[in-house]
Amino acid sequence: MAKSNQILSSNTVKTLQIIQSEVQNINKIALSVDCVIFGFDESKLKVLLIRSDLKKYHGKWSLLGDLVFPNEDLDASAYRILKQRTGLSDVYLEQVHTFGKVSRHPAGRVVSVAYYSLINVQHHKLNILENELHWHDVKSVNDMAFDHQQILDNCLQQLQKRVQEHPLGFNLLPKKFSLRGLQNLYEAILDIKMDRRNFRKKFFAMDFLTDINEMEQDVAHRPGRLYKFDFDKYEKKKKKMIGIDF
Amino acid sequence: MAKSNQILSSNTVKTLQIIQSEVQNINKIALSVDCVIFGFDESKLKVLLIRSDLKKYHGKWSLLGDLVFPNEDLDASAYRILKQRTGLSDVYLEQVHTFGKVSRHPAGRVVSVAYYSLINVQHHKLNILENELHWHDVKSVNDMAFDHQQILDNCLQQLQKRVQEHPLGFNLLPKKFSLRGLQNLYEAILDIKMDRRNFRKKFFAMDFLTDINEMEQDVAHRPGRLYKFDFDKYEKKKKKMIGIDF
DNA sequence: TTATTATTGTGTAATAATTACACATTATCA
DNA sequence: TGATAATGTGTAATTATTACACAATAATAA
Repeated sequence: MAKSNQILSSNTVKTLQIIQSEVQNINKIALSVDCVIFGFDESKLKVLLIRSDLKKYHGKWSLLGDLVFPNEDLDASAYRILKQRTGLSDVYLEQVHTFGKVSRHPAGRVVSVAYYSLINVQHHKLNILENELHWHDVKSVNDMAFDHQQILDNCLQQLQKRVQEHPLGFNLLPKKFSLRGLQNLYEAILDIKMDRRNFRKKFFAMDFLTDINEMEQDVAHRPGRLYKFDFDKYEKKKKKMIGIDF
Repeated sequence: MAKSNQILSSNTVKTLQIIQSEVQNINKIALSVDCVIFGFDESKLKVLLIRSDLKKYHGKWSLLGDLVFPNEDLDASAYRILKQRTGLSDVYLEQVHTFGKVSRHPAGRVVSVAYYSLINVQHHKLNILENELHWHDVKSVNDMAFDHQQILDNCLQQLQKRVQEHPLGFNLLPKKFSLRGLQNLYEAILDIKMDRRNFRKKFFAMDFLTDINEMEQDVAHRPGRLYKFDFDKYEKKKKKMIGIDF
């Protein structure tokens, strides 16, 4: 009974040719990638959005996305979009979820794979003005085009989870940062307040921070020490790591 | 420079018609779903596999999968496959990852969304013999068709992670089970040994188990008490739950 | 029927992790 | 130079996790 529906894995032996023609026939679904690009600035978690180009969603904001090319690996597609929009290669990028409701896109059946990326806003004064790109406070975004609000929420949740397992947050910070800056970041991502002393204790115990013997400049109070993240040490310890657990 | 590539989200306003035709043109990627169906039997974690129908992979085992229909929600597609193969609806099912390497399928470009499912082997004596379906010990599966080994490994990892956050395991057990049975399940999923007393303590503390005042039958030793999982209580507490943490 | 075996069922002490909390120090700004 | 606003630091209380041993029970074999 199920047989006629099963194209790729039925239990009769088929030649490649038969399957290829079946695949051509059924090929009515477009595949896209949407990128949730997180940044961090002014102690706020930000997300990079573009104005929707669809009449239906005129004036609404949407994620950066594009169709996947037929000869392009899925991950490569996400990297391409990121490169095009921010000029950045070599960034943290992670696949989160695939959204496949039949009616999610008004132009037809488009299934979209969501990725999120963490970038350092300092390194990125680029293509923003020329395109209709803007950084938005994550907390105040709502009413996006398509199902992009759902995708954003989903990616934020994933980020919140992952950042408690591994110190991804450093991808959002400048090379040199103060402990207060680091704590602001975690508070922004997780949307909670933390005890300053316990936070410092925890991070020093992890032993991924190198004190670079510099102080903050131009702050309106006693300057704090600056640190950098020791990626090498992290890579070595990564295997044994269970979590950060705020 | 990026403009010509961006179909769905460029920053010029397009009509639906224009986009629709673009979508038709680019539509060269087939979309499939592969299901990793986990079961539990004889104190072993099992996975349900089918013999590959492709000559290239003759004799190898593969996951249960099929193309997504053009008018079918993605999740619905996974439920359909599960229903076809096991007769079961109403099962735990979770999307894990989408695999999209250009060359992953010999019949052409097929991007596959992986789901895993947890089912109770007792309820499922069905279609197994007629099709070329078999339960395999998860630990001894290797050398699968396509990239299915990678998909399986990925889903197992995800299961291991999720089962430490929420008590999914009950989906794999019969309604009535002993604490030893429950512990065997967790040991099989996580591939570790646990202390019996601490395990019991933890589960009783969670307070999801109802003692049904029955004993095991036909065991060659002192019978243990039988319990059932209290799904209602779990649903109520779920919000506040952080994790199980073995 | 009785001894042996295998497994269930239970509690406590030691250790580790997390939380709560206060005061002196330092640079800036008025 | 005094007021302000933040940094930097330590300890005690609480909670969670781990390690560990012995009596009770039913089945099985003698």
